[in-house]
Amino acid sequence: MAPSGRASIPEATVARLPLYHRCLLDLRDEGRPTVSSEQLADLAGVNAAKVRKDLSHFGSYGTRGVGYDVAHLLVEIASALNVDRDWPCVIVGAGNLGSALATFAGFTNRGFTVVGVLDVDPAKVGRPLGSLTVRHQDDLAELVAREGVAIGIVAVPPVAAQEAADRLVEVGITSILNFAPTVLDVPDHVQVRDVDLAVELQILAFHEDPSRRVGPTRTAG
Amino acid sequence: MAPSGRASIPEATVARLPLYHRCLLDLRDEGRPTVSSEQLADLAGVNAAKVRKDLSHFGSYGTRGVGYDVAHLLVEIASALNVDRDWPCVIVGAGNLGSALATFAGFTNRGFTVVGVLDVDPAKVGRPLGSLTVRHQDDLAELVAREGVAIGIVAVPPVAAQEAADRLVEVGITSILNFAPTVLDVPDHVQVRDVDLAVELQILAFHEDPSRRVGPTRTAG
DNA sequence: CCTTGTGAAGTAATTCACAGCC
DNA sequence: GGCTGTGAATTACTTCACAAGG
Repeated sequence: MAPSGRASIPEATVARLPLYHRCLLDLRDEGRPTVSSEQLADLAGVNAAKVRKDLSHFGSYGTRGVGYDVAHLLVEIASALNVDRDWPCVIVGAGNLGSALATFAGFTNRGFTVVGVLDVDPAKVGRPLGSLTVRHQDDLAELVAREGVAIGIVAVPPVAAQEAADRLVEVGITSILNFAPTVLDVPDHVQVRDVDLAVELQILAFHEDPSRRVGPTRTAG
Repeated sequence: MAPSGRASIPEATVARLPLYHRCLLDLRDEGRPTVSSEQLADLAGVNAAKVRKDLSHFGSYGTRGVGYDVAHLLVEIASALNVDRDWPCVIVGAGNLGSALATFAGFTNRGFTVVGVLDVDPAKVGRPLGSLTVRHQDDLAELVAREGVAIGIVAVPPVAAQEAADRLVEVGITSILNFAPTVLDVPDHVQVRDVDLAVELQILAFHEDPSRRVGPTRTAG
């Protein structure tokens, strides 16, 4: 699944690398030169053995008795994740969510820049959004080609999501982050990650005590 | 981990139940009376054996040769997920993301209602947001008690996230959906799910071809 | 027939526990 | 002494393959 040229890293590890990356950014900003697997585990909310195993998959950069060099590890992880460069992204859908994502701080130092927000609604086209201006979806091909965009973010209503994905695939996008509660049908060479907020809440609800009080509690007279 | 009174269901299955639930809602709306494991698997983007195994964990409701009764299965899954009722939720943080979440359609028929959006910024308090009005964070305890809220959504900047979580825990919230890129420190009886958009993008970037062209392609003169 | 439900087999991920190195 | 790196053990998850029921 991973592009050739890199040793294969388990998917479970890949999913945690961004977390370590985030923690290491914080450590670097605090000026910490090294970190032990135990400390990093605490920060990331996992256990130390897992951290060591995860990090061992792409070479051993730790020093026994000392720990890992924060700056070095950061470079290694960024490189493994392909975020030792900037990835331009486009957002399709300039509704509430799309707009929020477009102005979302916190992509920048983690490898991503939103280079365009598009919509089909003429009422939204031309509206300013942070440093960008909403563009018509017909500009997608030109924008993607010009900026070398590989990643698209789908933030349209569910009924329009497949159509949006088709357009993205058509113009050469190979990764899609999908916020619509829909399973997108895309070619094999295109990867999709879904973020469905209701799904997350339902998983929380599963673990909630079913007998939890609920609904307005009227103060009995 | 799951509340007593229900057979233990593997975590991997729990994570897929919401997906099946969503697909079944669509099937019901289309008027489909039954669905086979194969069809449901297609809709959910998983394989049929997995669907059958997952569904077998909370009783066998299928009919051999026919499939599963859509309406019945929907009830069973909703019940297993604890969403055969409505869960009131509060959102802390009325910035771009919090506002988008507050007005987000698609919670309602999946078991959740946003009953309040709070912020500490006096400039935001009082602002209308859909059918709600932004309230001051000091109103949290009263709101949670009155509406019987068990689930809180953290949509504040990272630096304020732990503080927001502390407040939520303080007033009795037991589930937190955290959009801040921070590992929250909460008591054992409180569960947290993290949604970090940069993490999702980084996982996509990992699988992207590192040699992918990137950045503005200037038309050579 | 078709489709479920499930043991058994296979695969992946986690955790243990300790040797080896600083 | 402290901490990494890793085989081995464990646990969890997935997939196969088929018997049994409608």
